[in-house]
Amino acid sequence: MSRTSGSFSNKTAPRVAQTALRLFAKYGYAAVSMRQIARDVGVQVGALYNYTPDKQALLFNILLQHMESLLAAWARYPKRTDPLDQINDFIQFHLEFHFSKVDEVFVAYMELRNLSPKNFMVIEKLRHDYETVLHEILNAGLLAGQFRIRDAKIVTLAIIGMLKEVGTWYRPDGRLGKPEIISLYQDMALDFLGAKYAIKKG
Amino acid sequence: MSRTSGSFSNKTAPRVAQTALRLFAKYGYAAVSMRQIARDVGVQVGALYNYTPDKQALLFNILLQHMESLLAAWARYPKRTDPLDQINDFIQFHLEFHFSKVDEVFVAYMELRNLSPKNFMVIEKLRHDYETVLHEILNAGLLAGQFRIRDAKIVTLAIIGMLKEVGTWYRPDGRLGKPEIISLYQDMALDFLGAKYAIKKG
DNA sequence: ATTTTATATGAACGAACGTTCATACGGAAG
DNA sequence: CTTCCGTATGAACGTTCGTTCATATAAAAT
Repeated sequence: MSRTSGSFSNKTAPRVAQTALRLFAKYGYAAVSMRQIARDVGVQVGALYNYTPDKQALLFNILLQHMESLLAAWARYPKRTDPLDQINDFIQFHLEFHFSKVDEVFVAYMELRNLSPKNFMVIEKLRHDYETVLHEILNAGLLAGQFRIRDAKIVTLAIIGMLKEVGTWYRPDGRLGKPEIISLYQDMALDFLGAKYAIKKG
Repeated sequence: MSRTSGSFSNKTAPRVAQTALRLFAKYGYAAVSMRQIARDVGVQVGALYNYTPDKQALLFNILLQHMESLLAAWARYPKRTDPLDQINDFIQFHLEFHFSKVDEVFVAYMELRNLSPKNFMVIEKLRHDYETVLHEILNAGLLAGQFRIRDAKIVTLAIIGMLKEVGTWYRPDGRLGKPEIISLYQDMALDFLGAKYAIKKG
């Protein structure tokens, strides 16, 4: 009959978002109920609606904040001029960011289809903006004659794909540490672009 | 003793499986109801239970048959001896198979977590077996000194990753046709492995 | 023609769903 | 101390969920 002492909205609000994120990542948006979120937060289900208009907004805000913080972090990232350096930087940035946002990345990838059409368009644009970052680096390197690639668009997607895969197997206690993985993927990307050999010959 | 020819189940059974596959691919397992499947098949919901013990079995059978047919198709595929040829063959095989099984591939990837623990273990083993196919080709090429790679396991996952990404953007009416895509990915994989240069120098 | 049986119906089950709301509490402001 | 308001409760809304089952139907077997 009484509210638990010490539970304030400025504490509950982030807990709702974090719990939704964790549960969506683990079980999927459609498989998680508002009651399940409430239980994990430690409130009754009705209280959730002080913090979100509905379940859909919980998902949308997770994806929106994730994509915006990803793009903002890249915008802050120091840029070098050489496309080759930029590739290395992009891979390092991408992997480091994604190592620290495992749940967000997973949800952002898996739950696109559970967004309302309107919300989907917003997120899809941001996703495409991020893809464009890599695409433009490749185009610059292609123009400078540094990369040997047949189709910059396909290579963009291929690199995004191999980077995305990391999220499916990386474990903090796995065989390889973060720096080693970053180094391996930088190497692979350069092989990938024929860049190493272009340098050696140049 | 029992009727075999012309029975309705021979027609309805595959329709149930196909409809479940299509709807799971489009909306996700958790978001599709048995009533929705029944409506699309054209029967009442109770009739579905003549063809599946429950909803979970519909999902499991989709994934099981997909993985088994994938592995069986590879087992039938002609094998060449040179690891370089084998890489090219594997990429061609993988892409051609996956071009023709878009829904199955998508469901197999997205709905793993909606499998019961027991069912998950079965599918996960088959998925790992398939991954091993590529891993062993890489190991063979590494042993033969044909590939320049630092970590065969990571390269395996990276190649799987970039191939998987194709499923997210390929469209039959897209800019690139199937043969071009296959050729591009074969090229990328060889760049990837340093194989082209190894050959040129050898 | 009659029996058998595979297949379908349509209603029903309890449970869970997202969401709403009147109400009660408790800390902050006066 | 009293008032106010943000925050929580707990019950309730109508809907949908997966699944079951007695019953009906029609094709196959005899």
